[in-house]
Amino acid sequence: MNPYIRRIKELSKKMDPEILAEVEAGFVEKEYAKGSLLLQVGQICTSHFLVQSGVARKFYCHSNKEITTEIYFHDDVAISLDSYIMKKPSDVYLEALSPLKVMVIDYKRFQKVSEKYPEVMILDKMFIEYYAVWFEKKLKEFQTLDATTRYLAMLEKEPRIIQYLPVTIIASYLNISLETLSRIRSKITA
Amino acid sequence: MNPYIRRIKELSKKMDPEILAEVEAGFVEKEYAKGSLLLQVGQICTSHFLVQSGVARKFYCHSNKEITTEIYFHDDVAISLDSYIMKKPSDVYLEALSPLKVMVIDYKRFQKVSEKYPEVMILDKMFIEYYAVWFEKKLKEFQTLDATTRYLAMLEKEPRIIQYLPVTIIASYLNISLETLSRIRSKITA
DNA sequence: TTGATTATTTGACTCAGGTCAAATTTCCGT
DNA sequence: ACGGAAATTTGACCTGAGTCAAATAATCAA
Repeated sequence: MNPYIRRIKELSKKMDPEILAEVEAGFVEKEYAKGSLLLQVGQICTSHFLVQSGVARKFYCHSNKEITTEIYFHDDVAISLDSYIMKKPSDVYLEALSPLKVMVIDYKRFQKVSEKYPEVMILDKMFIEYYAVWFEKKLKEFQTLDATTRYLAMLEKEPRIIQYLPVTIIASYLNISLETLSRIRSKITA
Repeated sequence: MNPYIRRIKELSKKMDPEILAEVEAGFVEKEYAKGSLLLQVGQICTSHFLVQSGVARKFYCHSNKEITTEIYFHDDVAISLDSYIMKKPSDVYLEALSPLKVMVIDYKRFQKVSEKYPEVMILDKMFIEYYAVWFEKKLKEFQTLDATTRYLAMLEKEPRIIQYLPVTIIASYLNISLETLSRIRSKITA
């Protein structure tokens, strides 16, 4: 996702500085310890979390297993979209996987600014558009690629993931078992 | 998707009738014969197609196989999101599965109105938000449910699909083979 | 450094769902 | 109503990936 966020960031630089200042006045910096939760299941997600430094993930539990659906690095935005949009309790966790620094962007406050300035709303809309496109692509990956190919695609497109994260989480992100991931790796290296 | 579209429709009724008229002035009704394409692979998608009557689908080809990703009935919106948003050639087809009547909503024209009236842009944004949420849910389904459960979920939530469509398309929508679908059906009926 | 705990790999086995081929049913056009 | 094409079902077989269990390897606290 983060090339998209960067694009939005760039566009925001072209905005009237006063408006930009008003937007950014609503950003609050916050830190989380490794392992702590930015969002609990059951909580309603009322903010975007823009990652400044560190790593985080989104995951949910299904038959005693954790499934990681997104991994966030610098300039990624962590959010439980379903909860945020539908204003209903989240069915996913957002967790810091390292000491984490984020900008918290509060929904209500941002909403107000966004309704005042169309150019802000356009960027907000752009964020969701990119998110939707990203999901469509992920879905396609699961529909068409087998485990090995998904792993290779990840190596190629998101190499930071293998550099920083334990196998448990990588496997759950690829939606395969630990053992299968291990076998894929040894096959590749050989 | 269509409960979401209905919600947007309802909200649009509360809008200033003059604005609404301006929006709707950009809608063009169009008809397609069964089997014809609303959008070709390679073409850039510049409109939303709001289905009035009939059935359509989105699909793409992968190793000589067609994979159907969305099926549209009355009040659904057919669109190649990736192409539309990123302004790049589509990698999916949109096809009429029956005689089809749609409202064509042209991107450029709508965009202009939308930038003029924030209340219009909000509805536009809402459309994408719902779309993203829907994709997130679909992805979760593929990650957690086996073929039989996916079929049962479809029966439950999208019963029109089995009523109107040939098995080939249903199977490709569930991302399983024809034969597997056939086996699932006979197991269920028994 | 060492022992204990946790993470990763390897092995043996199972199973959901795929493939290919053949049989059967359904659907039309004439 | 009949014959042929297309759709659907059934059978035999195979394979990717899961599970459970055991073996190694890595990590870390004292």
